[in-house]
Amino acid sequence: MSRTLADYPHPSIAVDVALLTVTEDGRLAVLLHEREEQYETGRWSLPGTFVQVDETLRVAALRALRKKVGVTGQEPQQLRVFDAVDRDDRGRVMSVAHVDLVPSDRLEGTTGTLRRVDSATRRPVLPDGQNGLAFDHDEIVETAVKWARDAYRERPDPRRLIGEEFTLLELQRVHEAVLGRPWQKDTFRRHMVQYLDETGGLSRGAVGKPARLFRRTSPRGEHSRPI
Amino acid sequence: MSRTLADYPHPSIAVDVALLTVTEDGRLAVLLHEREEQYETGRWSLPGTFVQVDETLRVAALRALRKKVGVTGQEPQQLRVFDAVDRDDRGRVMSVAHVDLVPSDRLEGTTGTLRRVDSATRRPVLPDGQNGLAFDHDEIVETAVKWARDAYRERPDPRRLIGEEFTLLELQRVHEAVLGRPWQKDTFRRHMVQYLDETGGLSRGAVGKPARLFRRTSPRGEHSRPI
DNA sequence: ACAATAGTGTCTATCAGACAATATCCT
DNA sequence: AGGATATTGTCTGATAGACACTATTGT
Repeated sequence: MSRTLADYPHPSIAVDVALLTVTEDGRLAVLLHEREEQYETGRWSLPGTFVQVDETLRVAALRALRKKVGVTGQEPQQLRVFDAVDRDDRGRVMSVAHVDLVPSDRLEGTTGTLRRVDSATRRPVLPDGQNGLAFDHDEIVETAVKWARDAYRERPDPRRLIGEEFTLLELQRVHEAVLGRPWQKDTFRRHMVQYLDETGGLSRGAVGKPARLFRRTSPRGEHSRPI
Repeated sequence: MSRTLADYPHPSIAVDVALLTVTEDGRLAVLLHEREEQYETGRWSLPGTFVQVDETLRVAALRALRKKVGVTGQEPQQLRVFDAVDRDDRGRVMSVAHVDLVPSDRLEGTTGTLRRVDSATRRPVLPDGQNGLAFDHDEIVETAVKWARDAYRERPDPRRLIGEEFTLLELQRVHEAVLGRPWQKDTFRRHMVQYLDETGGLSRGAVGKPARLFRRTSPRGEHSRPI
């Protein structure tokens, strides 16, 4: 009887998820999870978990979000594997870093505080890995922010941070939050209109000239699945 | 005595490497490895190996190249993790796909055939995953080619496919092979000169006006490490 | 002289970015 | 009317791509 693959010692594999969102005041924030006290440096970390033998990375990442910070139903994307031999003092653990970007109302209950989990918090992202997280999680957050900026550079709203219908100013606010810098309204408009359809409706109730409403262009049944 | 991490069943982790090169006739080719006969579909595959408990992905990838196809000393780059639960019928194996791009003389002996390993061959890359490889290796090759094209889009020769000194035409041939399409010489020149230093020398022996020789710009001690 | 290759001047089309004029609403 | 916001005309500068002319060699 020959030994099977799994009988040989091999690295454990984990996932860590940088769950980003846009706050009410228009900044990128990352969802953090408070670690046990036995670890000295970096009490805050990204939600993560070990990958079980029969699940995909996506499923493990969703499980980490659900168990550690009480969030469900996202679409985490792979960033890269962090594989330094000494990155985790519990043993030989490689981590597949993931990123997701969701509307902030998915992270909050009706009172404005986080739903089920006390040891979770939302914190604005600081530049250049100054977030002071455990392990190599500062680096993961940096990579995650780059990913989000790339995703929004050429498309109106790939992660559906706003609703079906929106004005160009509402869309611009989202882009400015993700990119971390302001847009000029006319430049932004000319960039985006090519990817948008007019609904025919107009915004109401606000002062000033009402804005046209737009929706995302649907090339081939966009309703089927999010990006 | 509590069980350690490694006592729990967890996926095995492998690396697969798409080693690309530019052939003498100016095309991209990938180095393949012939698999054992017991597998029915896709006898050719990318060189790969399981990651041992105390090594990094980079070390494992280099080991795969050395053992499976007899090539040493490259700098494999991570692409992404392939994690479908049923992707390998030997068990639960995730694979971290890698890419590398090296000069063709590193793959050949003096006779023009592959050095130490008989079960290895170099084959031109076909577009759109038509390479007929085992597992999900067609997809890996596709991703690898995209990576190579991105790497050469904005830099003269990030993987050092040609020597220290070269003419613009020699550099152009390399770019045309990687990108798979021709450049106009004047457009190419204006793209590239900003990243090059003139050596002062001229090409010799060929018919026509001698070309100036260039070398890669060295911003801060480029000699220390490749890319 | 002629063939062959290198290098450059210049034209066109496109695009990003910005300013500012005009349009249309609310109070 | 006056304030506020939306929309668009237009100008400028940068850039890619292409054509075609000039430059310099080997034969």
